[in-house]
Amino acid sequence: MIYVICGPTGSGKTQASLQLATFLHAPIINADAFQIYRDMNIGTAKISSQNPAYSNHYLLDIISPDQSFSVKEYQQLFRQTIDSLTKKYPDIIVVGGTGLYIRASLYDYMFEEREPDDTSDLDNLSNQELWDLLKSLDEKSLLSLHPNNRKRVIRAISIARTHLQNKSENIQRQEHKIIYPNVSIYFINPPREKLYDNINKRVDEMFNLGLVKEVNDLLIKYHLSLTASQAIGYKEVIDYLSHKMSLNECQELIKQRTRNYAKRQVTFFKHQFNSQEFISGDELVKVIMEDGK
RNA sequence: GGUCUGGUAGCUCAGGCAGUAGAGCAGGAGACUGAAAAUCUCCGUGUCGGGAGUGCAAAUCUCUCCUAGACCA
Repeated sequence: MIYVICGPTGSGKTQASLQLATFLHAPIINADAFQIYRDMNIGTAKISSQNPAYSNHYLLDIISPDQSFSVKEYQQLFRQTIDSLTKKYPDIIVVGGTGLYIRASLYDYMFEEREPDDTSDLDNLSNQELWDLLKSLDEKSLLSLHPNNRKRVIRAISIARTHLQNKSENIQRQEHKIIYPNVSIYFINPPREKLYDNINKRVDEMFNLGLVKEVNDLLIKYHLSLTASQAIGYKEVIDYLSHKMSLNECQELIKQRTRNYAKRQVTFFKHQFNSQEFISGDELVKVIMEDGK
């Protein structure tokens, strides 16, 4: 049985996963795009390596912050990990807040081997020009895109010109089903006010634990990759360290962006998965334990 | 005490040659198949500080009061 625990940041996923892991004697697979990175601990609210449960975790601290990372790689690692763990454990727990990673891993998303494609020739085109270009290469993909979403439009163009199948063909080829048997998805969705309150407190806590020092050390040790440098809590502290804002402004900005992010997560989980919804991690744990008896 | 400048959406402010208002942010709703802690879409009625006056008509002009700030005494 695969137990997937998802929810916005600050909803109590980690705590719930630890309790469940003890109860089920199950390993935990991380499904968080930034806990993947080594040396990014405080800002990603990662479980401490001092915690005895740490060794029970997979896909945690596996990438260096100077490396880029993407769904395709995550999907690959996830499937390998599941394959090897199912040989030893009847139950596996998956926890994380990165909806796309979870979806791409659970469902039959297919990513071809990537051909090197330099898209810099597209940078100077207007949204309309990009839209027209994509229309000539993969008209169907237009249906699921918006002309202003340049990043996605460029991606679709790139797929069409370097892959055997364009994006819409690739998606059409899929069955849109979960490829593993016995998957249960649990969604922790606390009341908005409670969630935002947790987030605010958690950000303050991160600073008390030494977030500024962590970021400083990180900058000395690595040249952050494009993906790693997008982490909320890190990019803002970097701006603070280069005197672009005050400490207080930095803290407030992190809270703000984390709240905005949490809201987007809720939207994703609410609509992209068939899940059982819970108001808190405790509720979730209680229900699973009762079912397990 | 005097002079001046403000008081407009939760916040910061536009507008204001009179015809009952609009942006950004916040907030809400949503999309999502190789950057996803990313990227993108949609949603703005609020005693225009209170009162009075002049107008067919005032947030917009006049007077007065309240209030914030700056400057002068």
